Amino acid sequence: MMATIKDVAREASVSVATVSRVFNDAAVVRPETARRIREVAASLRYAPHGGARSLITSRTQTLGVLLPDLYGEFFSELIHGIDVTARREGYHILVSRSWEGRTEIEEAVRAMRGRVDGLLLMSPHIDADSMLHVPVGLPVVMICSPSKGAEVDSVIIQNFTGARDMVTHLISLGHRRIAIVKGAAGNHDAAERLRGYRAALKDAGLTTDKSMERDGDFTEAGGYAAAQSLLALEMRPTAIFAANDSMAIGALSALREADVRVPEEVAVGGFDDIPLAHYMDPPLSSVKVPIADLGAKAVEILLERITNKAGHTLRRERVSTELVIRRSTGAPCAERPPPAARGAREAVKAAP
Amino acid sequence: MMATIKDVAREASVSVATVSRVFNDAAVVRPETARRIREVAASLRYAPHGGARSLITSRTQTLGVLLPDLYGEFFSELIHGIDVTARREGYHILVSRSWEGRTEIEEAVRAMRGRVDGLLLMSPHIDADSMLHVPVGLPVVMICSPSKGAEVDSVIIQNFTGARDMVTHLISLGHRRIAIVKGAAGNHDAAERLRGYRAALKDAGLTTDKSMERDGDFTEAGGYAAAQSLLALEMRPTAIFAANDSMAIGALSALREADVRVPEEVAVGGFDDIPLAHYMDPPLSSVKVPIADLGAKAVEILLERITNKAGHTLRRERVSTELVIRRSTGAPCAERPPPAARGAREAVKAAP
DNA sequence: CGTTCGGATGTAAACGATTACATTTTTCAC
DNA sequence: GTGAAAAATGTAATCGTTTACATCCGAACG
Repeated sequence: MMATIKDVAREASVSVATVSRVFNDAAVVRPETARRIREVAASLRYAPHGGARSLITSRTQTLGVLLPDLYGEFFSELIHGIDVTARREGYHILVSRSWEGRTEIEEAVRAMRGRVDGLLLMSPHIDADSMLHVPVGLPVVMICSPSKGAEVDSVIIQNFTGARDMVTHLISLGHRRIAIVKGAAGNHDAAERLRGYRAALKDAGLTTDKSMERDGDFTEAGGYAAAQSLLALEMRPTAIFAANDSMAIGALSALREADVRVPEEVAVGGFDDIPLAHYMDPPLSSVKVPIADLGAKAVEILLERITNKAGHTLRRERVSTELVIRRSTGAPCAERPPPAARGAREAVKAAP
Repeated sequence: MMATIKDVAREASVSVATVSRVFNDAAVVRPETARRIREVAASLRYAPHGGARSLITSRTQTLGVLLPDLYGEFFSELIHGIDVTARREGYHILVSRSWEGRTEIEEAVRAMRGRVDGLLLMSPHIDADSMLHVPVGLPVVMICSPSKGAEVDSVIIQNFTGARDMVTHLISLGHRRIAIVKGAAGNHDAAERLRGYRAALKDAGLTTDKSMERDGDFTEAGGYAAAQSLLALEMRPTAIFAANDSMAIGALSALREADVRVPEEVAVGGFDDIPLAHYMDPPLSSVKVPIADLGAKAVEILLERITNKAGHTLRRERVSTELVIRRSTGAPCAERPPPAARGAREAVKAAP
């Protein structure tokens, strides 16, 4: 039905080899001949068959991307970073989501055999780390996944440092009872952020208090519920650090509903710095994560592995975070200082 | 390097045909033999080569997805719907973004030749509709794209109805000067929502006023700027309908900064009903769009085309929207009525 | 004019699977 | 035990490319 290289060859009265040469500008073809072939190809709507090509060259020009079932800005940004970088290098991306257990991932990898040249794998669940030892027979780069001791390239977010910076910032503002709304249980990023939180407290000589550590799940609803339960405590925290912005937004909502003023009574900090953080009321302080860069860097490493297949050293890169201070942590807003002549209530509401 | 079907056949002392049969359970193979083959395959880490398989069967079990360069919840949800549905039917998805012009899309389609069985194409830019007439030689389903008169299957959002419902709701609340913050110029969804806005005004016997129609671009910043400029008018609107939630959120931020109370002084409505709408202050009324369903439906239609290649009739489905009323349009919040005993100021802030 | 050289093109063997058809083995009724 | 039918397995063509190697042809040289 669709034209093949043979059709083009026949129509242009040349051999398939010549046609192939024109499309891969591998060897010299007489300009006149090349022109004729291109014309015929265009009129026949010929496009080389990817499958056949990859069969013989054993290169697919495609990168497999295996992601957990995550939603929202993060996913979107990540794919964007991956796609742009991959395409710049002439690669496509084959995306698959919702892989949970080890067997499911193995199945996915299996199904990608012969369709991709390498794999980008994000598997933040800590239990899944056994999966690291699944030899896939393909270059792999792990994204934001536990990679303790495994022999895999990886890129991760500086969760620990980012969280520690945020909490240290809160401490420097005088807060002493600082709560955390944790990320999803078993999630690697969540665990690291918790570690950063604890480290900051410890560095400041404060004791960690389990009642200040609430479970969360990275959703607005989770943050909302956690904040409510924190407000019910006798000794309320004076600051809440949510392990991501969605939960921070849920928390803000709970505080507002309980008529607790932010940041006067309780300061709130998030993580990720999604675009919306800036537009919250009050604007949300957060830890900026360059998500697209994360994807881009993962692709770069993977392509390096694919091309220089000769063993290079293990790469384990981390993209660094940046503390973005806005009004929700009570500091004067760095981005847009509130007009001087305003009463207290207005100052609180000024945004963004 | 990687085991092929031949390796398995040799190792299991059978022919490649038998191995193939085991993996496709096409014909009966003696259980004993099958077991041995599976064992050998497992020990050799054999997985069939997708490229080779698709070459002979001329089916790739893959769907191509071509998207414009869009960010955020929408994209994420859409891919999710597509991926889940596709995988349930045993298909993979090959995703590509950032295609702008007609030539770029053609190039992308070309590159997908032999890698996909069909195409999901989203190209909301109105100019791009010429592109509809590019014969790609593959089944195609358009998503949220202008498809006037073209012979393509498509799925779209009921933008017109959704927008009209929202504006009608505002009118029913007594608003007479209702502004709109438009979506990106040249965008099909944006144009339809504008049409719905105008239709609602007309139906109510109100005149449309160009000064009430502001340009936007679907971003928070755009909504923020548009709201500011609307506030600068002598005859301020009493309600603002933003063509998506991001812009509505930007607008809320601008209103808050200008100390304009929502919904008392100005009501605000959005479109999309992203999860965050619920957590805004005040909670944002919006038009719920089942984005994942949109993707799912597109996949269903495409698969139908792929399998029943025998011509079926043109399908042009639309997913319906639903008005979600929250506090930003001033009606008593359906979801969580504010506690009775509260002063005016608190009532405004109650959330979500 | 016969070599030789090099550029342009053709020939045919892969690549790794599927599958129609051929062949072998098993089963079973008589 | 024999033969036929049924079941299991093997053989080889095929899909659409790429590419090493062979071939062809004209130009340049002695």
